[in-house]
Amino acid sequence: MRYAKDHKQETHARIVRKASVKLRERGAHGIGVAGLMKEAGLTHGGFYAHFDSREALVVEAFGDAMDRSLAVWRRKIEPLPPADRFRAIVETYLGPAHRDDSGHGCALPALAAELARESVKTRRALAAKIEDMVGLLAEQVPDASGGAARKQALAALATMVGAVVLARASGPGELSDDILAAGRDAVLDKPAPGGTRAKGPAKAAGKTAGKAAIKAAASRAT
Amino acid sequence: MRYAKDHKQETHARIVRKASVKLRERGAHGIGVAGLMKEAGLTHGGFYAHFDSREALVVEAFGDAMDRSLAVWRRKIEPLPPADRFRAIVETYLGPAHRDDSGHGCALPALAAELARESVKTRRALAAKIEDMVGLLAEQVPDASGGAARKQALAALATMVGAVVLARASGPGELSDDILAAGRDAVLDKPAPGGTRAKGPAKAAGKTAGKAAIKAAASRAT
DNA sequence: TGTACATCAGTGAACGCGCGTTCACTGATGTAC
DNA sequence: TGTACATCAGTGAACGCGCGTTCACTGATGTAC
Repeated sequence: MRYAKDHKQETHARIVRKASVKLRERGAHGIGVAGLMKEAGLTHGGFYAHFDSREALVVEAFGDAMDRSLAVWRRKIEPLPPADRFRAIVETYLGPAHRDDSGHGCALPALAAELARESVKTRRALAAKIEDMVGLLAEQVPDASGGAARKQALAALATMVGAVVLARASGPGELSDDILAAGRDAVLDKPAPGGTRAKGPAKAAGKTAGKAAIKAAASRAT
Repeated sequence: MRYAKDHKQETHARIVRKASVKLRERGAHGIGVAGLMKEAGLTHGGFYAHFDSREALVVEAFGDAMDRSLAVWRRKIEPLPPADRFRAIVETYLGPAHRDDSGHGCALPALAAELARESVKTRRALAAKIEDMVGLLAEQVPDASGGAARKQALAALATMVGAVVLARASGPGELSDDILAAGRDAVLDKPAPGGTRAKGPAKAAGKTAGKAAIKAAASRAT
């Protein structure tokens, strides 16, 4: 062999890795084959030795990004006490760093809406990755397991994805920060103490529920 | 005048209206100028008599879709008792009909992720429309007002948008339905009753939602 | 009143451009003898 | 050992195509005289 045995695999992986960043930054239609290959230090002609089509790379890059997110999260929460893990993920996900660096963030807010328009086959691949992420999240949900944990994980993921999409779309400004904060508190079931207007219980599932929620939040916070 | 005085305005409005449907269906990059004009029964050449650029139409169509959504919701909840209005919006938003007809649904799950990559000017226009929607939603939040209601509305919108994006992306299948259901229950403050075990009634009627929330919050606190 | 001209929403050919994809080729290096 | 050949990851020119945008024109109808 005139190349190391795994040379081609390494090149393939490099293309996917670089593409996953650029696609998350610019969107599923935001960069062409030539640009994606250039990112990997190659010319566009070799593309079809690695992928059946541009679309195939997009799907693979999406999956790669999801897998890497999962790995990063696992590594991040591993040293934490189990009770803090869910919160750690949510706070990172809904922090300004994640909002402001879509290229290295979760692939869902960046690409899911566009990929939702692709074939059923592609969407099935998406569904599998979403299921992986829900699984990881469900394992970290405090005080719940099984179907209840899964349900909380699904809702949390929906809130996180939606909040990041809206926070990015509403550009720089106060609204963007407010969206992240509201999502964070909603997922962590911790109404903002005092509320934005600093008057009365912020969460209003009913005045009495507000009190209960505050207590709940307070007890979990310690 | 060889045309009725408002003939051009009407044509303009028709282009915007038709475009707003097609763009929500196919995405901000999913249809070209010629296709958009054809939808309105025109040829592409006249496009630039109505819009400065394709991008300008996309932004206008987004705004139009948001305005129409607001109007539809207002009309829909108007006959309802105030206490039921928030629930009505959430259940419609997170129903299968909305998931399966993006062309006539909310523009946020359909377009926000793509528009988040546009200029600050465009994002400011998005932010204004998001703020309108949050305002409407905040008015309907039961048992809260001001900053607290706004915060709940922000979180609810994030959850709804994220759930619809993920439900569409995860294609036909059980996961898609589960995401909608989890989002619905989370927004309506009905987390898995019992908290830890996912047992008990899946739904609480509108007026008892407060109580359910108390129980849920209390059990999660332990 | 009739005729010439002005107006302007909409038409359709044409533009340059970048896209996804194909393909004959290169050149470094392994293998056969 | 040296030489000829085989392998194949990557190159770069070329393709047809559809895109956003421009522009000279059309044709229906209003206005001036």
